[in-house]
Amino acid sequence: MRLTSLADYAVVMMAAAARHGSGARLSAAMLAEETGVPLPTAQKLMGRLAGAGLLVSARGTGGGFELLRGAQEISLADIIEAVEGPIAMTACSETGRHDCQLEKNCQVKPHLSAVNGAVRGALQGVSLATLSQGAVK
Amino acid sequence: MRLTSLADYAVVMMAAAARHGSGARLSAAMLAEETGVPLPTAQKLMGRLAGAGLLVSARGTGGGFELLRGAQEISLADIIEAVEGPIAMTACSETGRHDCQLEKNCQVKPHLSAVNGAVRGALQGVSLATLSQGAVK
DNA sequence: GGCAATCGGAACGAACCAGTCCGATTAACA
DNA sequence: TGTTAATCGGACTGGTTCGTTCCGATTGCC
Repeated sequence: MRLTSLADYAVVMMAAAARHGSGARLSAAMLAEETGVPLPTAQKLMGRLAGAGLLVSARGTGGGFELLRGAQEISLADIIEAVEGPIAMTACSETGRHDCQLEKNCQVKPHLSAVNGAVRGALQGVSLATLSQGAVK
Repeated sequence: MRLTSLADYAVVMMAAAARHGSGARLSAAMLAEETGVPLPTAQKLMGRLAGAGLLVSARGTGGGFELLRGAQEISLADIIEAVEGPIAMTACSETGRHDCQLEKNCQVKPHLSAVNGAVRGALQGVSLATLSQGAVK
């Protein structure tokens, strides 16, 4: 019931990126210095976020990343899913997975999807725009 | 953004216990067979749930566990916290922890407590009574 | 007083996460 | 046009946590 550190870092970095506006070119090194996230880790995260379609990447000199959507269009759930994979409280919530030995006569499963939706809804309700409006120290 | 297997098992076992009523004496072996959870794991979970105050334990022959509160009084959040520890999305949400190097000028932190509360609220809104009313196969 | 049954804590193995490093690709410059 | 420099992208290693199992401590029954 906790975010991984990587997801945590990703949120911080995306918020920093959003403060630069949606048209700005940002390098991993730049955001790393700005947020305090170690550079190699930042690179890894940016790549993963780009792979999920939240950022577009440009290689070579002067390259970097750019927000693909507006800050208002990106939710906390999007960022977390990009880094951690699909938000599913239990293994049986993931479609296509049927590893759970208890599944055949599990009395709880029918209710879990509702719980899942509630948690996911809470995360989707928070946009990146809200997060980036942090009280500037 | 996922429960550990132990927490998952704990929910299933507590739901099974609730179906027996709040006054029933239940051994770990009994619930293990009923739910399909491996016995040693079930023992460990019952112990942890008892330590959190959700169950009372009785040792010796004919001993076992008993629900301390009614099923209506126990929420999903209670069970998860008993097994996984406090529900805190990020390390900085836990009181007394200040390990995060980004903390001093983190622009996101002020919003995270709100997110934390929303997720926790979603879990507290689901009572054990609801879960145990599973559609009987 | 001995026996059986049950809880409680300690130890082991495996999987995942976090972090680091090096190669591939691209644009800018001479 | 060749070279250089800067950046992304994927592969690898170490550490931590999770999950499981086993054995000892305690209690009630015969």
